[in-house]
Amino acid sequence: MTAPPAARYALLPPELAADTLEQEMLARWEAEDLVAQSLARGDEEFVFFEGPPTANGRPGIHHVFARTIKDLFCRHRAMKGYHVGRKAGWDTHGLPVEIEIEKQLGISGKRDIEALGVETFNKLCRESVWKYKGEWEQLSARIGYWLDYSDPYITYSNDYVESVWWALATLYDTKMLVRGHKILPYCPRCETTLSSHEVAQGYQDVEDPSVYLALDLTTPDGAPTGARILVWTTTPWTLVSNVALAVHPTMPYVELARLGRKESTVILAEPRVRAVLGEDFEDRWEVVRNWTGAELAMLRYRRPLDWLPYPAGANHEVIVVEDFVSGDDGTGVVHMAPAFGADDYQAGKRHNLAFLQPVNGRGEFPDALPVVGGMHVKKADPAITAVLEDRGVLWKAGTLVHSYPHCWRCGTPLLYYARESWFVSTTSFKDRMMARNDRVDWHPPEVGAGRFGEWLENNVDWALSRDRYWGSPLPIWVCDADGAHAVAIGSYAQLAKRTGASLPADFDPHKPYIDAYTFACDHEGCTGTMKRVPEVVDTWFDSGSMPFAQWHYPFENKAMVERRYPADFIAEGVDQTRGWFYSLLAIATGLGSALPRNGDDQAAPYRAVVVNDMVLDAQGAKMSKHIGNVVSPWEVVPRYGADAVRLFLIASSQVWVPRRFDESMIREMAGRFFLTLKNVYSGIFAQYANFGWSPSEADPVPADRPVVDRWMLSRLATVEREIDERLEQYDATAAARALMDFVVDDVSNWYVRLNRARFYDVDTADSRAAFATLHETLVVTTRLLAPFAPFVSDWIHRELTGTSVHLAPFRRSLGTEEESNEVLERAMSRVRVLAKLGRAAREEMEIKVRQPLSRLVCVVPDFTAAALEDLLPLLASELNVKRVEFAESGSALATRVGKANYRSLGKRFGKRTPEAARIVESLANEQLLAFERGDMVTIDVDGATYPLLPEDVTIVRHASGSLLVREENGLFAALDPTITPELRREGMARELVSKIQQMRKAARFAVSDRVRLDLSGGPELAAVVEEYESYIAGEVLANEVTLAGDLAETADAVQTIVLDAGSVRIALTRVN
RNA sequence: GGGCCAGUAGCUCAGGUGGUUAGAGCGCACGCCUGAUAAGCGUGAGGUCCGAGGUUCAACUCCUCGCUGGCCCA
Repeated sequence: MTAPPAARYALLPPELAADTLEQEMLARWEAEDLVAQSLARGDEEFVFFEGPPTANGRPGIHHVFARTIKDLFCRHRAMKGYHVGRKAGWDTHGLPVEIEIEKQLGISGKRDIEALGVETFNKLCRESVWKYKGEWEQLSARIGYWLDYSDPYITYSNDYVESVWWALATLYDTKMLVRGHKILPYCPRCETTLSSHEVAQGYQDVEDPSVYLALDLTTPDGAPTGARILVWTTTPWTLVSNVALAVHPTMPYVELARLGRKESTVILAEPRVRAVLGEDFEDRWEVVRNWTGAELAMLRYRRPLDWLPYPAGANHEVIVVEDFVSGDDGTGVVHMAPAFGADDYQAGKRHNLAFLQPVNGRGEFPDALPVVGGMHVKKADPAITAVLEDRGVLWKAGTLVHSYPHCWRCGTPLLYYARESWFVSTTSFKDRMMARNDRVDWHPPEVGAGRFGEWLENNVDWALSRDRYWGSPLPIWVCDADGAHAVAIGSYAQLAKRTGASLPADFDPHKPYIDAYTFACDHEGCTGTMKRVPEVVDTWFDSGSMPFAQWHYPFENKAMVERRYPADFIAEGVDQTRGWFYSLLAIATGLGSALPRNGDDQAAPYRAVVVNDMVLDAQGAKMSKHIGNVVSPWEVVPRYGADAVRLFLIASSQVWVPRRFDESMIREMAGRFFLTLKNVYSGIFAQYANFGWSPSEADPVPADRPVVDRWMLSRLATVEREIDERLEQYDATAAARALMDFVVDDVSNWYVRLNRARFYDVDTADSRAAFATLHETLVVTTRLLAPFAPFVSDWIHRELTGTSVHLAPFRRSLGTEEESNEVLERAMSRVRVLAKLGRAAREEMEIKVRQPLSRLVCVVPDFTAAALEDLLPLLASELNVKRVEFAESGSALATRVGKANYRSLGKRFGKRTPEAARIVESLANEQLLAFERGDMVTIDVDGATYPLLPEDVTIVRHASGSLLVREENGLFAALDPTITPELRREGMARELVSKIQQMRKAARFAVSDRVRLDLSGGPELAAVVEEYESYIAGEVLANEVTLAGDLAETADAVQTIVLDAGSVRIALTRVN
């Protein structure tokens, strides 16, 4: 072989850092505008929705995870010929943005914001959401997440807000956007509601009253039953608003009478009797009747305080059944004040209970109320307790220490208040949301059926409005003369029309500007002015509107939405279950036919969802800034390369289980794979192809290539199909693993290793076949790899083909000739097992592979010798044996043993299966031989005789005799350990070659240097040299081999080695 | 308190519809190879499949009850 000409295929230097290679690829993509090229391709749509991130926080490693998943499936579908739009978007409204500004300014709460001025505040919010926009874009680009940033949707833009208005007005006009109440945690000092996040920060242990009441039960028409029901509360002040009692539907309740006294009986939940009446209650009480919750619900009761009148038309003083009633505390009977508790409120809706809300914004009772008028509610507890005692309804009073939420700003105990709020009445179309959800292809399914399905099942109306500042304004105008006069404005044109003036060029729909737009009420005879309600909408409504709002639908781009709705695929973290996944579904279901292809017979708005779980730290702990274990993508991506990080995130476990981010695992998993791939490409393919091979007509067609090449191509076709199918099914992890195993195991460790010598030439048909086969294998492999590791796959693919992998087809269309050959693949896997068994046998005998042996005898149950014949030379070479034989039927080497098939026997023998199996396995060689020939064989089990059926037994042939045998799953490999003198000399020749090659290398000879070889040793050496001189000379490039007694003093390298036959001195002299 | 997920070798993970001897990679031990060479390959030792009951001829697998960890909700 001559020195290589100008390199056709660039090598990947092992020391080339992944970061360098990836930066190089990024520059090339940029120069070619490859993203745009990819976006311009494809006819049929594969619709992907990008969930908008908020750019006022830095992107973390978990964002890399989610974005890798999105990118991977989009790349796969794009390579399959679909048009995959990837419009970027930004979520820009909401409380997190406001809080960020509050922190920045060192202010807190609505009063501070009002003092600052809403105009200024919102201006700051608008600017702050872009704080990390650059970093988000850079990171997305760096990790190869292809997204179209040229025209992103921005939720605060006028167009976007107008689409949101359209959706809100559509819901309003169909009575799905309604006014109602919501129970919210409220600080009476700060006069503001708190978000759940704020509430979570403020729990404190406090001592509260613990009050038990005994209330008279009555029949439905008001007659006393003589029994009293026990009720427990820790907030006596809410008794003013009591309207009902709740009991559990299935919990047992008991009615007890005081022993020896004639007074009314008491009723409470059976599990609470000891806790309420005392461990020794049986000394004083006897059970007179058992009740169920349902029976109690037939009765009524008399409320403890009657200061407030009940409104007409609502239920009051009734007993209702509710699942939330617990048997763990209190009496199992819960006092209901719908104005002051979330459960109570919901129950109030369900049972049409009266609603009594006497408390003002500062947490005080109205002056007109007896006893407690003008008092703060918490301060009123003792006075109320005293009144209860006076009225004889107090059973007992004490105190209790428990954890209760307080305002994190001022420490005031929070009150749960009913606040007026705007709702999307999602409960009215809950069934339709569930039906759509059932059509969604969830990955994993349990998130759809479980977490999300359960949540939908317990759906409550979506509290949409927020008493905040930075958000899409709720486009509802209400008349100041009559609150019942209201209108939803669904477009800017409509607003202009109602106000009678066109909107200014710099129109901004946000607060405070929008609140200046008022117009006359058009109700007949009404002279009032329509003013906008003060609220903004939940930011989740913004992001859930993106399917149409990103296109300013229905004002523009109707055709675009027709084509790109609904989504075929979305992917986000599991934390979006109640966030984006829900808001998308709720809005789409509510809008119904206002959107195209959005009937209830659709899964819309998304057909398939891939949900990823969290990224934990290396120890399995949640990453948090507080602990300081947060992994920065900017640290790990340059260190290992985006390819490796991406592949690790996808392949380490299913994406929907939490994964540990352990850098040593990246090295272990992805590092090994990429190293192998690079070695195969650079170390074998490119290095030797550069001596003069490139694809041409001179390459044999696949059918004319050696069987091992045909096997390689068959495996390639199989893996190509498998990975494509996995990705079609959204199983990225299985696809990645299949690909990695293929490259490491089939390509590198089997095909390349066995065929290395074929690459040392570039001209023979055999070599051309090998190059062509490996070339095809690498081309297809890089295509399969492209969605996972877009950088190195593109680098190699460009070298191999001159084109970008990202514009290549993911899957070839194969002729029948090139399809998988299942029989060949199975045969090869048998051969590989036999090779493994043979190596184990050699290991046991301590005969190294260099020492040839005469024969391997094997048994392969499901193949005939003829069927394996083509592959046997591979086996002979791998195990260094002269020939491979099969232990045929009748051969003395074969002994038959029956293996019981429990599945078959179990059906017929039931309990006697173990015995039947034992009998089957004890059948003699001769019986099994006869059975193989078709003779009837019977077995006696438990005194009865049964015919043996073919499916009852697997006949396994053992090789036996003086050979060294290894077995696995019915495959046997037996080595003949005899080393004849001939074999011994051949082994010595190979040993010599090996040592001489090591000397050449140690002496730094070039691979192509010619040498003179002088050997001296005993007579056996002479015999070896005589027999194998040309072999040795050919292997070590010796022009001359001598057996001189005196070694040349001028030799470049001299060494004495010890062989079985004694010591041998070797001298090498370079001669060119 | 409720829902969902996970618990298999030292580590990270595979293990359709129950069925013969529970697998892989890494790590470890021993060895091979020396023209992929700051590479490559093999062999081997490692497991009460979280625990306790149950169903079954047969349970890592199905059922019940627990334990531990995680997420979400109350």
